[in-house]
Amino acid sequence: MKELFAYFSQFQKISKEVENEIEAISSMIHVAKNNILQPFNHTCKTIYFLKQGIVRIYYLKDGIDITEGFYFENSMIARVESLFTGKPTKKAIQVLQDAEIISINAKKLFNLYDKYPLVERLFRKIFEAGYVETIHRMESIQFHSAEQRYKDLLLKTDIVKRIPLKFIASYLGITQVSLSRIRAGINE
Amino acid sequence: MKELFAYFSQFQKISKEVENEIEAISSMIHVAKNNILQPFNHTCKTIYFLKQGIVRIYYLKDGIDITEGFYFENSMIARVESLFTGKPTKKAIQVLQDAEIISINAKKLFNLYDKYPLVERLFRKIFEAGYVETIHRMESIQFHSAEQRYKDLLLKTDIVKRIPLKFIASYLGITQVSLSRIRAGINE
DNA sequence: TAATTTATTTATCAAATGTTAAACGAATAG
DNA sequence: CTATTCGTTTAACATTTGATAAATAAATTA
Repeated sequence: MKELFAYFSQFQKISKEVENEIEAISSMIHVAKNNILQPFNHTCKTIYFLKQGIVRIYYLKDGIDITEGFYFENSMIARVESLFTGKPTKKAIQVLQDAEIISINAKKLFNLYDKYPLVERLFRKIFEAGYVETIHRMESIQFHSAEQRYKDLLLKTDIVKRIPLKFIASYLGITQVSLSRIRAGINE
Repeated sequence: MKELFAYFSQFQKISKEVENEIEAISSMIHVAKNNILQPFNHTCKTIYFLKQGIVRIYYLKDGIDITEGFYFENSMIARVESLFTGKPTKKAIQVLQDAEIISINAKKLFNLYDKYPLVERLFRKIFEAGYVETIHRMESIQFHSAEQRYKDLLLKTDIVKRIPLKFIASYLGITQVSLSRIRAGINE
């Protein structure tokens, strides 16, 4: 749990006691490449911390596979549109590279919110950061060309080297063919 | 403050005492059409509740005016990418239709979080709802055509009747000319 | 009301992206 | 190692959207 608590401490310091309480409602799981961590049409009852590996959240739009986001080492993963509303989500979570995951029971976590306001504060801050990231992502998709969005992605991470192109294309909001063409254009 | 507390109660019940504490750090303002409520390059220190009127959040991308979002009666307004990070934002808030606004001092509100965990919970839930909305907006912009996005907007609100077209165009991620063309195509 | 400004539409052409299909390359299973 | 599947590129053509400019229409101000 060391990595998880280190991650938490970026947002909010918590006591050893509270760490133990969180550990008590968490479990460690290993999921191999290509497996589904969470299926479609499921109500999100778990918050994940990705210690190792890569995962994506995706959904089907008219039968077409669309990647909503990628997640790497040391990040939290949740389908918040379900976690925060209690409604089922159309989105699934798939492991793209063998993953070591800490799984936190959301219901029990929310109970801890009552007992320890600092736990509520911690997760409030974590999700606020996620909110801000989503807003930045929307800005980029709202008024940058696909080529610009791809270049921005290249600068930000080495995502492209580690993830199949087809997943990246829908993440950028374009088709695979179009992304392939953009790449060909850049290498000239 | 009646409308504000009614709005709050959708998310979290709070006591009269807490209501009074919030009222004590709030003030009422009136802003006429076309005025700027908050300027560019300013660190967000206020959370607004819009009782009456319409406002938009917008920014300049390479000199072009882009509307990030519209807000109507009975909604909270904040530039969260600044409020949550403490960094200045490139975004401004403009009033599009004479507005009656309750202005809440963010710093004092955050102090209330310590004294009243339920206030923290209330605003956590409010911003979680905003997060979920932003995610849905991103889905729509990620893989729907501009025409589809416009039609979805028509179904969702009567926004189009009340707001200049040019603002709606950038909100949809397209140019005014393109939106005008799409409208012409629909009316056939 | 008339004059002026601002918003919207239309037209034309260019560029970006979508669609489909086929070719090529890389990874995987037997 | 070979066969097969899966991922990526290329090509051709269609469609959507962008850019610019000019024409209307609507709103605002004197």
